[in-house]
This record gives sequence, structure tokens and C-alpha cells, in this order.
Amino acid sequence: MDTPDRSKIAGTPLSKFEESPIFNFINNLSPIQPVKSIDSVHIAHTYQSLNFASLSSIFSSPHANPPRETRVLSRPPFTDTTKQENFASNVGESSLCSEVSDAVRPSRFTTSTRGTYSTCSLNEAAVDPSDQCPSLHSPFPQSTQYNSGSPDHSMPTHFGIKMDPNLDIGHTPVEIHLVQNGGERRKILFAMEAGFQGNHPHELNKDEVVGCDWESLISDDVESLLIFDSSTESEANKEVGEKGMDGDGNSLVSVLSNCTENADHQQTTQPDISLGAFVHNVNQDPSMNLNEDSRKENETDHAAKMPSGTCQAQVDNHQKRGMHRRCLVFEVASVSKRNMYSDLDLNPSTSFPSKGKRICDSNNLEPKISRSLCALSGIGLHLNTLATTSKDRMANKETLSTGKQPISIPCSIDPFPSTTAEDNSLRKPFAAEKDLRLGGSELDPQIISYDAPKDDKPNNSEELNQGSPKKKRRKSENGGESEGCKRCNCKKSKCLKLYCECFAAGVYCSEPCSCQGCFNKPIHEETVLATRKQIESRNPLAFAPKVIRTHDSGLDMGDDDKKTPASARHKRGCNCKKSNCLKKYCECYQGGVGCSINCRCEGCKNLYGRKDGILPGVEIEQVEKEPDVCEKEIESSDDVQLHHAANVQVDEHHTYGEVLPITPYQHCRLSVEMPFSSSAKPTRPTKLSIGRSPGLYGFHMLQKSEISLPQPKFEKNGSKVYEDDTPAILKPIASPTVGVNISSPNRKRVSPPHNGVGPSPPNRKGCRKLILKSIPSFPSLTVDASNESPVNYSNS
DNA sequence: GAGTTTGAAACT
DNA sequence: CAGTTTCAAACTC
Repeated sequence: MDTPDRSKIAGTPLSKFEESPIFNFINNLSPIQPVKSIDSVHIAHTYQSLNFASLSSIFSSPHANPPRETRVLSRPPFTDTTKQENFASNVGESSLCSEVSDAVRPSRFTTSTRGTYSTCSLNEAAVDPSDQCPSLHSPFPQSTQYNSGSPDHSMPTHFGIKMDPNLDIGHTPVEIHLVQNGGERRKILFAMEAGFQGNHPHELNKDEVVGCDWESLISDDVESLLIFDSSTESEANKEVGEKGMDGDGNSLVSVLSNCTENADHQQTTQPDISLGAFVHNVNQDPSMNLNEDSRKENETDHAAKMPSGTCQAQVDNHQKRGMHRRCLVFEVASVSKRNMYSDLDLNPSTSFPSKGKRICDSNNLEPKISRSLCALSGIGLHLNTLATTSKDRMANKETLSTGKQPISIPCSIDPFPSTTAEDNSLRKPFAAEKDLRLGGSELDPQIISYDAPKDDKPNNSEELNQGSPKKKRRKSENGGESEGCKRCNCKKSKCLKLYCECFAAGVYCSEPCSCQGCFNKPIHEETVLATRKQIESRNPLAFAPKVIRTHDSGLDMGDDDKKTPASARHKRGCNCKKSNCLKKYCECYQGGVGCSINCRCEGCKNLYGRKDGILPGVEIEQVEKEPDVCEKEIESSDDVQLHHAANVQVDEHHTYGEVLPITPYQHCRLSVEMPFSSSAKPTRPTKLSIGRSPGLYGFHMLQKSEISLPQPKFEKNGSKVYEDDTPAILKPIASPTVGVNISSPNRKRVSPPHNGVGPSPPNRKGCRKLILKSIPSFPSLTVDASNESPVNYSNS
């Protein structure tokens, strides 16, 4: 959009605007606008939730219609064709959805950026269309709904705009995403949520929005809010900043920009059109724009971009992401991955049956690719999840479960093999979350490691050929198993309880599972989400990684040692009594980490040693073991360290699928620390406090050194010390935000959308904190899915 | 493969 | 919050 035009329009008082020929023209336009492509339509649909809502919010002044706005927010995204149709039919009919009509009304152009933002985020989360517009509903957005190219998408009308199938221009594959986008998208999205939900500085500008330069406003704000570290993103940002159109990578920016543009366009063009469609059109189809100037510009921009096809794809991707993020949580991961591959120009032949497989395959891929993949797999984390976080995982599995591709391949590879801090740019927090989500499915939700194992050892080669569930399990544990590879054998829980590994991991059960009466399938998505939500309500960290790895690169022992178990701890600690923490019954042992103060185990002989509750990335703590606890452990501190080192190596071995208990997952997964162990039994006074920065996300916290807490040594055994082992991270600290242990900035963050924390600092590093929060979000597919206000983990 | 053990999760 | 029950993984035979 041209700023000039925009400013013109925007600057035009609403009343005037209505009077303006443009306005009339727009009104008369009606259903003419062709949709370039099904995909675009699809995208539009997907975005509708955001855009529409955003538009609504935008167009309806918060002041004027607070209630409506609220409603709008609550509204579910329009994903459905049906909705759109209805909408289209109803557009102009105030009766249907007052909101819509309101949104449409030019008079309401006053908007607040904040409203817009919040709207976007909210919509994603969940909206129940039925509430407000019965006619509009659509089943809660199913992933399937978003399939681009599906016949469904070829809707004749798009919010009052007639879609011309014939016009399908280039059907831009939505799937094409930049690799970069994957992780960042989430970030952005989360950031958006966080930022928006939290405090958007721009709120202040609400009233001013009208007449303001949307682009500048958005771009500026967004940029400020969202920080894109990656160089790749920088470009996107540039574009955004310059054009307001987003480039890649900045989903948020793009979204915002889109919204803005949409608003502008609408102003300029059709007030009646829903933003989603509109935005979509704007971005993709310049023709849509009535405004010649803007149109030209768009064309120009697009033309420039279009040739490559990449830009548009990116745009689409962004949009899609935005759309999918909440609604299609599960899809995101798969999509993002696909996109990544496509972006990478990977051989299409490389189908990604499953994340797990992908990951495995990633080995073969170029480093870059693998990295990207890893990033995606990361949380998805999540997020986090990362949440992301988590959801992604679900997505992964979903894809699998959908039968498209069985995850037969274990992730032998370290999800983040190459990814080091360096790679951060590639690695996206959620990507890792979320793709925790991400696509995090690959990662084991339970273990989030910020460290990227440098080596990917082929060990992973151990693939899971899974035979019987038991066998599978064993194999997986040996290292072959990645998240995607998880399998369960539930008989009574219906795979809707944490007893179910798949469910606990945030993934859908898939073929390898031998479960009975399984509800943990995409088909039962709602049930799954509801259950998840319920569980999360009980324990926000229920789906958080159980093992938190703190160390960053090299902080701990030295270089390689980083990954050693020493740096990791079990979130809540174990409660073993008979296994002496020498069997997999012990979660600590299973996770390849030493027991910590948090543990209440008896007769602990954890091979990994007892670690003080210190956060993983913390210095190698000398393990203080009780004499009893780890006989094996070295007695002297020096020895201890050595021992740790040894352990570390051991872990690595494990990691690599060797003997050690560490499962591949672990490697795959980002070890994240949970800010709070809500459930953590022992809440111990903590060391953590040390690490935590008073500030929200104490940046410091992130850093290892900071993180590491000198811990008093206490032994679990016998007398349990009740100091807080819990890594500060885990514990809820007074500080609003829990420090994340993530040592390296690069490590994936699960951005916690929920928290207001947001995108605050331009520095991603600053984001670490976010990550922490994100963790909570990460698990929460449900949260996203549902409108319910996300639990504020930080506070909990 | 069946049965037992174990400890987390869930329930009361 | 503690105790008990349920559950499924881990383990053994």
C-alpha cells in the first residue's frame, strides 16, 4: 500500500470517507473481487479469523462498541466456507452479525491498534462463531478445513466478495514457507499474543489510529514489539517497515500489516469486505484493490515479489500461519515443515511422513535444512509450547495419525544437531515448539533442551522399527524414539490422560500405538483439547517437559559436556523407592539426568548422579551426593566434576542411542525449564531465586552463569532436604516471569503468547524469558484452542 | 507373551 | 495435603 494513499484515506475522516467517491465505489463494488487462487482463498479464510476479527475490532471503535469488540474477540475464526458464504450473504445485513456489520461500517473505522492486535491473537485462540453468529459457524477449525486447494476453499463468495475461481492466479501454494518462518512465525504469533494481550504500547494510539499512518504505526509498533533476530527476518522486517506488507518471517508483522492494509484498503475500497478476504486479496491480488495507487503499488510490490513467487508464498505462509496458529495448531507443524522443505528447495520427493521421519531424514539433508528442521521440531515446542508449543507435536502426530504418514522412523537424529546458538537464526523457538508445538512434535515434549546437541550422531540411526509396543518403547528409549515415535499401549485411559505417553507428549497416537479405545486422535481433537485443557487447569505444567536442560553451550563443563545430564534436571524430581533410581521407572534416570533436590527418592543411586537442584545450565555443580545416594559418584568435588563429565559423555552416548538412557528425544527436544513446577511437590526454597532476575524475564536468568545457582547440597535420600531444588526456573518465582534456564539465546523459546511479556525487546535474547512463559503455553494446545484465557503460568 | 513391579497420575 | 487407587510403562520370566 502506498503510504500516501493510505494516509489519504486514513486521514480522511470517516464521515468524509463515507462521502467520498471511493467509499461509494467500494460499496458498489460488491462481489467482484476474484480470488486469485484457492489457496489464497483458503488463506483468506484462515486469516479471516484474524483479519476479520481484527477488522471488526478495527472498524468498530472500542469505545463505541466495547461489548461488540469483545464479542468479536470471542468469535471463532471463520474458517469455513460456510461461514464465509454466510458471511457474504449476510454482509450488509446487519441482522446477522452486528459485529460484522459494525466492522464493515466505515463509520467505525476508528480503531485501536491494540484492539486489532488483541483481536488477532484472540481469534486464533478460539472463537466460537456460534455465539455470535450462528449462521456463520463452522465447526471449530479443523485442520482439514484449511487445506489449501481443497474444493471447499473455492468458495464463490468471500465475504461479500465474489470469488472467481477462474481468476485463480497462481494458486500459490500456501505450503511454501520460508524455513525461517517456521520458528519465527510462532514467535511472532506468540509475541503478538503476548504483546497484545499484555500491553501494547500502541494502545494509546487507539483513538489516533484513524487518520494515522497504519503502516508506520503497525510496522513500527510491530517491529518494536517483535524482534526478529534472524537475519532472515531482518529482511522481512525491512519489507514490512518499508511497505507494510510483510515479507516473510514476520507473521505478526505481516498480519498486522495486513490488517492495517486491509483496513486501509477497506477504507479505500470496500468497507464491507471482511478483512480476511480482503487482506488476502490485498496481498495476493493487487487487482482487488480499487485504489489505483495502492493497487499499483501492490502490483509493483507483488510483481517484484511475485516473480519469485517466494514472496507471495511467504506472505501466504504468514497469513496462513497466523490463521493456523491457534486454530490449526496441529497443522502448523506439518505445514511449517513442509514449507521449510519447499523453501529449501528440497526435493519434493522427500515427503515427510512424520516429523520423526523428517528429523531422521534431516540427517541426510544439508545442514541448513536439517537445522531448519530441527528448529521446527524444536518446540514447537511448544511451546512451548512450545508451546508450543506441544501443539506442534500434536500436529505431527496428527499428520501421522491421519494416516498420511506413519512415523515409522524414529528420530535418530538430533533434532538440533547442527543447531547451535549460531543457528539460532534458523532455529525458531517454536519451530522447535511448538514447532512445538511444534512442530515440536518431534521433540519430546517432556524434555526440552536448549542445547542443541552439536553432534548428531547417527546413532540415532537406531530407528524405531517398531514392532510390538513394548519393543517399540524400548527401542525408542534407546534413543530411537523421538516424539513422533512415541507410542503407547493404553487400555483404560483412552489415551487422554498423562498416563499415555503420547498424550503427555502432546502428540496424537499413531499407528505404532497399541492403545485401545484411543481418543487421542485428530478425529477427537476437541476431546483431546478439552482434556488437555482440563489437565492443564489442574497443572499448568502437566505438559511441560519433564526434563529441563539448562546448559547452554559449553557453559557447563566445557564444551561438549554441555549436554551432559549434569545440566539437566527433572522438573519435579522423582519419587522412587525401590528402583534406586537405576531403572527407567525413575523419570530422572529415564531422562538421563541426575536426581536433584527436588527428588524425593529413596536409596537413590542414579547413575547420572545427584545433582543439586541446580539448574541445568548451571555450573557443574558438584554433585553432592549423599554418601548413600550415589555411591558411584565421585566423592571429591573434583571427582564429582569429572564424574559429571563422565556422565555427560555418557549422556551423549545415550544421546546417540548408545547405551545410555538418554533417549534420542532428549536430544531432540529442547530442554526447557519450566518456570514453575506447579505441581512440583516439593517446593523448595530455592536457589532459583538467585537466578531469577527481578525483571520479568531477567535476561540474566537465561544465561547460564546466572542461572546456575550455588546450591546447597542436600541429599534426597533419607532426609530430604527441602531446599528448593527446583530449579529456579521451575519454581514460581516472585518475579513475574520465571527465569528460563535457557542458556543460549538461541535455544528455542517457546514463546508464551499468553503472557503479556511479549515481544518486548528487540533482542530475541530477551526473549528467553518469553520462552519460559512460553513453556506453559506450549503445552497448551487446549488453551489455544479454547478461548479461555490462558493460564498465567508465571503467576502461578 | 504373560505376569509382575514400579512409580506417576489421578482420585478421594 | 496426604493417602489411596488407577494406570501404563518397565521389567522379569
